Amino acid sequence: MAAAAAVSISTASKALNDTGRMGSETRERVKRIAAEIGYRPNALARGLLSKRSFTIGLLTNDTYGRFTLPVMAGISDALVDHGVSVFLCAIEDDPALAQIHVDAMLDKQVDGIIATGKRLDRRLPVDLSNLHVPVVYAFTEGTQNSVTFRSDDEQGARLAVEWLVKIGRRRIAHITGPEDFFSVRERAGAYHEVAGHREPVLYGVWSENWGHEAVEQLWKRPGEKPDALFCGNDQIARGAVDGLRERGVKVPQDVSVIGFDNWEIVAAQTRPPLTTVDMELKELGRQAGLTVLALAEGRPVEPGVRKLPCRLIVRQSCGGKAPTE
Amino acid sequence: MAAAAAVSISTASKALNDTGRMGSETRERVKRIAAEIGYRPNALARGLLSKRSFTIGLLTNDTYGRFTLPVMAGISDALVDHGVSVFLCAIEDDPALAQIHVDAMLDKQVDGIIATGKRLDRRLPVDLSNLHVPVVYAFTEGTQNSVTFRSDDEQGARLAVEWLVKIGRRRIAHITGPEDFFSVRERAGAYHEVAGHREPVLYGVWSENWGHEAVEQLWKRPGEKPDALFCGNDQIARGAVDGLRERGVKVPQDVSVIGFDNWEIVAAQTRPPLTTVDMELKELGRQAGLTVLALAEGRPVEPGVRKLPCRLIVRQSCGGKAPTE
DNA sequence: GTGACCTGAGAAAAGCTTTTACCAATCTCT
DNA sequence: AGAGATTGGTAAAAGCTTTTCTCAGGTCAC
Repeated sequence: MAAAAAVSISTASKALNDTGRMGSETRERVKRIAAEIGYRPNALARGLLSKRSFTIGLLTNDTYGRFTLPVMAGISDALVDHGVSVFLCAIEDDPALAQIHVDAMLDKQVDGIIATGKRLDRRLPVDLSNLHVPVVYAFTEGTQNSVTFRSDDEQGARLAVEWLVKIGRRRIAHITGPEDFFSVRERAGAYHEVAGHREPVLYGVWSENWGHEAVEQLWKRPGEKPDALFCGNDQIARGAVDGLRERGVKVPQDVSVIGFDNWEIVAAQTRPPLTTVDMELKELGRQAGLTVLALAEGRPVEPGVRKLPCRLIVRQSCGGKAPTE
Repeated sequence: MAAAAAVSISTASKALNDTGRMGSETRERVKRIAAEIGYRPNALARGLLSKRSFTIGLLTNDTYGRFTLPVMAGISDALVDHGVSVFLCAIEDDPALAQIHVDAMLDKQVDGIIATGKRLDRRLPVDLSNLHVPVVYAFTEGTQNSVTFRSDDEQGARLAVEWLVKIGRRRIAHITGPEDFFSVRERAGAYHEVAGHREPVLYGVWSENWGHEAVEQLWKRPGEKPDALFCGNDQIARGAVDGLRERGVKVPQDVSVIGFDNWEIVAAQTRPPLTTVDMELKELGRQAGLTVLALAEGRPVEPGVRKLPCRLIVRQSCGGKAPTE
């Protein structure tokens, strides 16, 4: 301990924390010696007293990490400056496992918990509503009076469809995921609002195969073909692009294709690279992190659902040119 | 505190920990009351005394999580039963950020650190060799006298090429990533050993585009074409499959394609789904977790590099049938 | 010169558990 | 019945910081 190395005992604490009264010469000396011997205070002892562990828990049921990783990156990015570390707990939709992790985190006196998931309209399989630590929900459904962050899928979908309209497309079809997803309904709603009801909405699953198959369905129908496809996610878009290529339809010359999610590994590797909608999950994580920190510090936070705007990522699958800013 | 609720003070501790001497009736009563009021001991206080925080840190520079997530899942899986939680620290190849995270973890008295990355032949940008907590390396290069877990890429590549040979392929080409990757050289070595030197090795980058382009190069050459492609990862394999399809070459009838990594999102969604080599990263994580725990508990662990065997995942891109087991 | 004030630093308590030491009361055995 | 052993439980210390209290010595003013 620094006390032994220097001269006193609790004076060291005051010296290092720039608190209390003491001679500036003593203060400097203690600091210097502490630096020399590489002294670092024990966060456990500090936490025991201050009731702050500078630790939060991130609970997720998103095994693949598609949504969790960007959120995690945002949280970490926002909180590392505040000395906060993050426990990552992956709970495969297993209530018992979830409870174990929550208990472990509470035992370790986390300052707060962020719950995140893979869909906006599902709860995590564990009740976090009556904990004595603050809970913030990010990209998963929260409880009454909680703070919840989510992407504004309606605005994102509008962004996509308006872009297609702007570059001159008129027969815009929508190929998307299962209708029981809230985001699917919300995106489809925005699609109808902007594009009208001239083309059908094809509900299916979140896979490339479905995108491929949906193109087949569309092109087998008699009559005019769509000149644009707004896809519910990037995987569907990729399948659609493949399907179009196999039919000899050129993307983006004949048909514009737009995705959703900006999952780089899919969107950027598709040929042509996909124009798509980014849900700004990192920013979402950042805000969730700052919010849970605020709550932990007792600062007031208005409860409610906060919708964060999406952003259009223009690549080459639509033609058109990047928006002039 | 349970002491208040029941009768005594430190007797509670002994009751709950099944330690010390006391009347079984008292013990049961304390336990019952503790359960009733939902008492849970403060892990910070416990850790302060026992010098064990039941917390470890996972340090990674693999932003995308392609390798980290399975490893993390394995670690968590192995350690959750022991009450150990995991700090996840993503350090984007930024030495300063890495140091901040390491310091934060040490302050929080982690019982150990697992370092993981995205390549076997690179170090993390931070020195972990003289910490006073045990460090285990997983899927990243370790230091002298450390414990390092890695996949056996040579064995994995052999598995792949032997499979191609077994199903009757003879002209097997190898399309892979940059030659400066250790795993690339190791896989290529095994390829040469099993397949001979009849077909070239094409070094490139880890992208679909490269797989696509490599097929073009191969098929533009005069003479007989390969009847099988062993690809350095699944993305290259996917690009190759696309390239073959565009040339009218049937997979797997005309050419077998085999990937590496078993990145489900790529391998399972390719048409046809890719036969590929799984590096068993979850198992790798599990072993790394158990090892760091053993070291933290002072149990002796032999230093050195442990190579974990890969497993062949048979899907449809090679033809042949699943191995009879 | 003496009382009020200030300054620099140490002592002690608190935060929560676990462990060791200890004490009083009850048993056991001859 | 009394010495020694056992039993059931409490008191106290330790682990590391931070914070509040206290105190000795010096300074200043009158």
